[in-house]
Amino acid sequence: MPELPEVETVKRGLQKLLPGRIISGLSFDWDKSFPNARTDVEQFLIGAKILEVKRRAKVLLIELSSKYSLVIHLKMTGQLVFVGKERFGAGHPNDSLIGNLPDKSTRVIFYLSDYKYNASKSSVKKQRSVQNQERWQSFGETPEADQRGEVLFFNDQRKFGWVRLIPTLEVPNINFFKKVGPEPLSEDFTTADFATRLKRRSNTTIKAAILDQTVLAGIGNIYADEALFTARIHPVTKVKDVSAVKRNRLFLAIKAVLQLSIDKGGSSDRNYVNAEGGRGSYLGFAKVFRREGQACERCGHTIIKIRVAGRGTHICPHCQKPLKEKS
DNA sequence: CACTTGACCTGTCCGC
DNA sequence: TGCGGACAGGTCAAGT
Repeated sequence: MPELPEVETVKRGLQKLLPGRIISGLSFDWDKSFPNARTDVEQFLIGAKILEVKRRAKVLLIELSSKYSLVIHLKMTGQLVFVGKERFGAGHPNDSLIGNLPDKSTRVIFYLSDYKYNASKSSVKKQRSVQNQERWQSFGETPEADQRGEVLFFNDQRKFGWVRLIPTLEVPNINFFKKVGPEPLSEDFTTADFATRLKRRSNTTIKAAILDQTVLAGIGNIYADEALFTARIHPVTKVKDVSAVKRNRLFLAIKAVLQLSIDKGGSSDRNYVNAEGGRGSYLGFAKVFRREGQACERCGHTIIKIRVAGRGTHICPHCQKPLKEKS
């Protein structure tokens, strides 16, 4: 489930791969994955050059020379995977994933640069599965289409994610960006900011508050649990009952946990892969997430899974004690 | 306004 | 082996 570190990892990968390339074609098989694809694509997407890839909160922005941007939200199961010509050579490390794209989760295909004009003659031909050939055909392409050039796949098993084509100047005006909170890793984001923004949610639980994208951007279920464990705060604690000391501890924990995960290439829990189809290794460093039944590294007590704010929530019941009710 | 719940989806897993 | 239901979780709309 892509949260800030995963989206940041995809952004860094795409920023290395995409700028300078031209979008030469588009196909998609699920309208809701690209709701306005039929209106502006011919004029502002096809033929446009990719200038820069950016991230804000959990949203990817691909700026184009047409002064439009592709705005992309991966939600829970979205993937953006670049596949270059080299996949037809032998032994790409991520071949088991990228060698079979498009697969049944592929929703949108962006064809890049010299697609259709530079068919590789001498490349090693791989045996494609019947399913893969059928998928190409469902996108209106021949089974040999994947030998023609570079492609960017938008895959999304659960169809919650989306791609939109929006004038670059209007991107800050979409509802989500008008409401979304600060970037937690920005130096501008201070403990005072954190305290002020949390006040609006003083009556809810601390977990619900840090999952609220209008409080701060980019935290999802994995890093909420990890940060609360690091700060030794029980997730059901009311925001107003979190002391200043604990709040400041949480502020630092959020930054530390997100930064560590970026350094590890994000968390590959179920679906997440980076821009080249590779997985992240953060979960090997996670202290509580998906570790129920295992011993807490800090105190040895058994990590448990509970339900908070409608989400599966992982805690160490010894390190994270709920406040006692005052009567 | 604050807060909760349901909807959007598909794949996996668990109990019968 | 099949089958129903719970669950996974980011965001928005609609509800209290």
